[in-house]
Amino acid sequence: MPRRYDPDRRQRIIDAAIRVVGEKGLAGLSHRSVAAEADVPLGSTTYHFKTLDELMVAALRQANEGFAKVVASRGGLADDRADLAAELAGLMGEWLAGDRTGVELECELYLAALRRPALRPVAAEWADDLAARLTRRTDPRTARALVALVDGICLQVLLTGVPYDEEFAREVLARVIP
Amino acid sequence: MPRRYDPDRRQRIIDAAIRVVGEKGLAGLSHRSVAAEADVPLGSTTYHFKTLDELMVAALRQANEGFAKVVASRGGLADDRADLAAELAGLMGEWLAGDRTGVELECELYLAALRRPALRPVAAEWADDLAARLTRRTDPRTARALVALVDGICLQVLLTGVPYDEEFAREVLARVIP
DNA sequence: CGCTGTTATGTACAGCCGTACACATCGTTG
DNA sequence: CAACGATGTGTACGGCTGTACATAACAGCG
Repeated sequence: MPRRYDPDRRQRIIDAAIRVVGEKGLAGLSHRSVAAEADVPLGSTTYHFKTLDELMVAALRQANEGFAKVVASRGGLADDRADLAAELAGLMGEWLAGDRTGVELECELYLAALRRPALRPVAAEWADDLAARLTRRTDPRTARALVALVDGICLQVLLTGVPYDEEFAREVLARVIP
Repeated sequence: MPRRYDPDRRQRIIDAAIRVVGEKGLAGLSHRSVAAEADVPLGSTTYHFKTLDELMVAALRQANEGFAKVVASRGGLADDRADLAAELAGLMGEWLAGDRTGVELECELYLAALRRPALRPVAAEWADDLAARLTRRTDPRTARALVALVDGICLQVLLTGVPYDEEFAREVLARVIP
């Protein structure tokens, strides 16, 4: 069987990994399941990613860009005239709206960093990036608090299944901003 | 080989499961690993817990009591004269201090509810219980916000590895309380 | 005592897993 | 063109997994 030359095989494997985690959860991620999803032989996934951690890092890094895109599409929180709390709450609303498999995926990869040291820098990247954006509008201390509150609210929505209440989020976020 | 009669075999299995998750993470939890840790044959774990989800539910429920005990030992947040934000911040400090394997364990089981519906009610129990305690001191809306912030701060500490800053937590929690 | 249902035990099965490795094939460079 | 390193492929191995099940030992009760 002739091998097919595939210049962006690596990228297709990452995409497949994201689909697998979205459908079967992080526990369902394996070299084999990814290979099947990407329609490539097993040896191909092990070649491009020696270890599963490597693959997870790549997937998490790419998943993070999902949130970054939502941020960017809303002006990157850069508008000094807009209400920061309202912007953040709107951001979360847009992110949490519609298909939640993407959100659950990002969260699951993000939370997996708790036990997988390899993922920790990538997760920290996400939090630091958001904090840095917020620091342009408020002090670092408040920025850190806002990130924590955003994390907590997202967690509650995803964990308990209650619908996202944007008005609640906006009002509570506003309390944190001095 | 004579079987040994063990009236609280079930409890010992749960304890062993908690130790396993603490040491090897949730991914390392299996009927076999628990059986080895509890020093019981494989058939015993499968008898008392038909499925792994059952075992996780029991473990999470027991782990939750770890936090509940910290709450109780500090008066259960019931002292109306004390500063609520300071009490909460102190609570988190005591919980996060010292050996963190217990905390990581609780968090990991808690967060696993994201993908395992069986764990969701137990996780919701934890959040609702804390919210109910707080509602005796403030309005339900604020209580929900405080729970979210507590979750978020704990997550940041565990995920990024920065040491817990009790003064920061107290001040930020106070901002949320109207 | 004898009977019954519960609890305990060992073993076996089929399946998935990560990893390693030899081999084929490609693009590229000398 | 030739040679080389990077990339793609198939297969095999040992280990771990959940689950099922037949058998044995128990506690409690009539």
